[in-house]
Amino acid sequence: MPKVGMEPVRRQQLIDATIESVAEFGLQGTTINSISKKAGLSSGIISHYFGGKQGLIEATVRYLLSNLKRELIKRVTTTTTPEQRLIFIVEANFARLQLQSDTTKTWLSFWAQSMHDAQLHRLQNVNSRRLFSNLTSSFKALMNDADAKLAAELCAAMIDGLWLRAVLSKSDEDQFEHCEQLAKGYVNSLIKQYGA
Amino acid sequence: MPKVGMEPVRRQQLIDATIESVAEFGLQGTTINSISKKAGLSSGIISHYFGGKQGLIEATVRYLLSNLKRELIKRVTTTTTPEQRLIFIVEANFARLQLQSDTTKTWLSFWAQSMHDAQLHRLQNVNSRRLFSNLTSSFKALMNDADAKLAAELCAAMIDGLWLRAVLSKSDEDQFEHCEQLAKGYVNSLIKQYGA
DNA sequence: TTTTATTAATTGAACGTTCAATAAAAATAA
DNA sequence: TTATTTTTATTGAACGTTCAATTAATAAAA
Repeated sequence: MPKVGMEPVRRQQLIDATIESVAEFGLQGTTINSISKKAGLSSGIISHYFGGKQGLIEATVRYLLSNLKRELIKRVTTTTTPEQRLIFIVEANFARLQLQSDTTKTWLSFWAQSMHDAQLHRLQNVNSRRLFSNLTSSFKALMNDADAKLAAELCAAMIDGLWLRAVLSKSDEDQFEHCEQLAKGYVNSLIKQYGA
Repeated sequence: MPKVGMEPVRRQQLIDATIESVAEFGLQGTTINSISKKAGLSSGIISHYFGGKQGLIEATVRYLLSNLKRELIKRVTTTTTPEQRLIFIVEANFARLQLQSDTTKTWLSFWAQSMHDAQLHRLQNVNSRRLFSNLTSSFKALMNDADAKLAAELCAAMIDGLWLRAVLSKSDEDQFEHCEQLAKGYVNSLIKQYGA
């Protein structure tokens, strides 16, 4: 069975299986058995590659966060206008769904757990502050600094709020699309309201 | 030790202890031992009064939801104007904090778990729809029906989003107050934007 | 004494971790 | 090439722990 160079493959398999398991069973219901079964591997392999269950959980969060970051970078170029950039930020945040329908539930589980896990809280804060600072720098190109900070705070809350309500009500993809449009509409209304 | 008529007292003790335990340890880390220890009672008493751990968890969610409902009713009278009523809705939702600082973290835990627990999901949906319908009926007094529904959807998302971000960043009470003001300001801007 | 209220002890299932064993692949030697 | 050794990858059973639930015992009140 063993082939060399399996490490990156196995790591990704286990991370994918973790996302699936947390989406299906929740973080409470996720065990090393539920993960390894979904990955088609043995339970021992988790400790081998990630030191233990907690290590795998953290690696999975890191993977989701880096994916979100990549989604945004993928869209933005040097010629992107501030207005476009704001729309891309909205799209990248709602794309948390598109990649895998599973990931939405998984995000929520990790958010809740971050209240009781220092390491997860640190990771979650990095992400939250990045959203805020991305929004702020874009709004600053369109209005004064104080208004830009306010707009960014409101916009970040609107994005997270729309997304949260869509997840909690177990919305289908159409309803998610609808929420994404509402978020984009709100960005435009903020620009009109405060824009120079 | 045994006195008669202890049932309502014990039930409330155990519910309070559950809120404390979930706030401190999370839903994952909350056990019948952590609850009964906080309540100063034995673990067996939980099965006696609530049938088991799950029954106590559900009773606790019901208690939090009915509290939220009561907060709103407490504020609203027959002479309340639609504008005032909207402000009261915001206040009632942010008062999820004020009663006990613990409850915020507890809410988040229950929200996450509702993705994987049909009974909790039903309870959570009742609450979510009540917020939406309260907002809608108030906005309808100030604008046409279609705009009112849109305003209610945006407003509900803004309230939840501001609240969520405040909880996740482990904000102090001042920051919560700041978010409550932002939510009220947003209500007013919606009235101005769509108002007849 | 009977009923109510509560505890303390116990059970068995489920969990994460560890680790000795194994199998295949790669490297080396003949 | 063929045989031997070493390394890498993986398994799954065993272990100790933790948990929710149950049970029997106990204490107070009626």
